[in-house]
Amino acid sequence: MMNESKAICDCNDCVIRNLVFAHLKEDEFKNICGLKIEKSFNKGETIYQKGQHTEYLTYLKKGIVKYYQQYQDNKSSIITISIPHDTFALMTIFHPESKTQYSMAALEDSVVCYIPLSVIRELILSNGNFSLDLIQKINQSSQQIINHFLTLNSKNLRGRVAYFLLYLTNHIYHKDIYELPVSRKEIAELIGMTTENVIRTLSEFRKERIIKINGKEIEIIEKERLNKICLYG
Amino acid sequence: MMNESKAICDCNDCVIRNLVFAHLKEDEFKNICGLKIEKSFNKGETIYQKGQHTEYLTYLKKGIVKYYQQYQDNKSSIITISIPHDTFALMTIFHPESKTQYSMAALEDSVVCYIPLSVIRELILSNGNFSLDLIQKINQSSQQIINHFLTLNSKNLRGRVAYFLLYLTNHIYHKDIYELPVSRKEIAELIGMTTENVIRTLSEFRKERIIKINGKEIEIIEKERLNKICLYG
DNA sequence: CGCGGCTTTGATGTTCATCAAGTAAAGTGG
DNA sequence: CCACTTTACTTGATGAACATCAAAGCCGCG
Repeated sequence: MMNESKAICDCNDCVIRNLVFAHLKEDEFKNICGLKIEKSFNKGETIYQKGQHTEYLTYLKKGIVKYYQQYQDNKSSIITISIPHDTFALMTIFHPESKTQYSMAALEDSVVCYIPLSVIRELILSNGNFSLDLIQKINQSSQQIINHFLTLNSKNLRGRVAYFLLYLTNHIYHKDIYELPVSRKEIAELIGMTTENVIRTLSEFRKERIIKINGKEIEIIEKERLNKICLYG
Repeated sequence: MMNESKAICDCNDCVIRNLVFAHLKEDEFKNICGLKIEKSFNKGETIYQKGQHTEYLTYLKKGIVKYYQQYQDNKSSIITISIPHDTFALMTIFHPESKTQYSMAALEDSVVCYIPLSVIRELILSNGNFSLDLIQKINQSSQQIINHFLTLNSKNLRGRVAYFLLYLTNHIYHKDIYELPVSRKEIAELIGMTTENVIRTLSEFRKERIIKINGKEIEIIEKERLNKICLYG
């Protein structure tokens, strides 16, 4: 199910290096490269489950994932959908008992980089610029998540679906036509409504010629109207 | 309106010292003490407004505050209600333009400690244990906030009000009888419902003899039933 | 082929927001 | 200190938004 590689270090354009670890010295970075493990996950695979013990910082290198909370009776809430160098607030680091607080799963084929927590801890202790940068990233992504919740809570169903579609367009895919990385049910779990109403609302948008739908494929035709629905909905 | 003191350093039992700054050396700590400014705010006063520029880390030393988002037309959402050494995720640090992301106001008479960001930055750069501790605190409090949102979103009105009352009992006051630090309107802004329905639900609880209400004073009589309403609501 | 999960649409009911109207409390100015 | 205004609180009535229930088609998979 899971491909594991500890191959030649191809991290020169790794987002970690370029973004978070920009302040690492060459030897510090080589050190990480030697210790890291990369794993590939297929679309749909679980990367880790909530409550799982871990001694690694889990970093998304490629792909799209969801972070989510699972409840009893098979229900879930999706906290956020992210691409690489996106979500630092939910990285599995520094929980007192080293337990993951949420679950993580691949929405598209993804590559995850595992770095031993001991290494990260050592870096924080020894490299102040790294710490500073990391703290900024964590803050920034916490605020993004909080803003998601605030935004969604203030909108009606049409507004929420519009927000979600625009999120994919503007933040994830950067184009107006894309394949949904999630099921209708997962959209519902992300924006806090029922599956039926997600479908109904998407159908409305289709009938109003704001979007085209072909299975998982979405094309946004009238972005301006969608913006207005998002804003005023 | 605002009392400012730069008086004798009484930080020996300061929460910052004991919790976040536990790893500071004596001279590092003295340095901070010399540079910090303390201000008192009366109940109801705004501590800062969203978008305001700041060069200080704002740290709640005493009292109870709300962090909130303001919208146009006088509407708000309260993100969280906190006591000292509680909310690190929303501390005004390290935003690229040094702007506060949310607003902060005193719900009871409070004391806030201002430490120049430059000092904190310097500490992060030079003191790894401090950085590590700070990152852990930030992570922990982001997760608390995210869990708030997830919890509230999964509950009906009765469940939310029960959750709020129990939050005050268990987290803020640690007793079953207390004065509400907020108006009914603010409760509504925190748990995402209308003021009228907050009042209605509180009245219901009163009629069902789960709580006693006397203006702002709340007494929880049947904690177990409240727990069940919170859990299953 | 048949089963289970995902999708879709319609009908129904419940929850909750909105509107309205009145009382109590708290601040404001003379 | 008292009239005055404003803000907070409260209750009831109504309607809209949304969840739930039901049924059927679709698709992938063993």
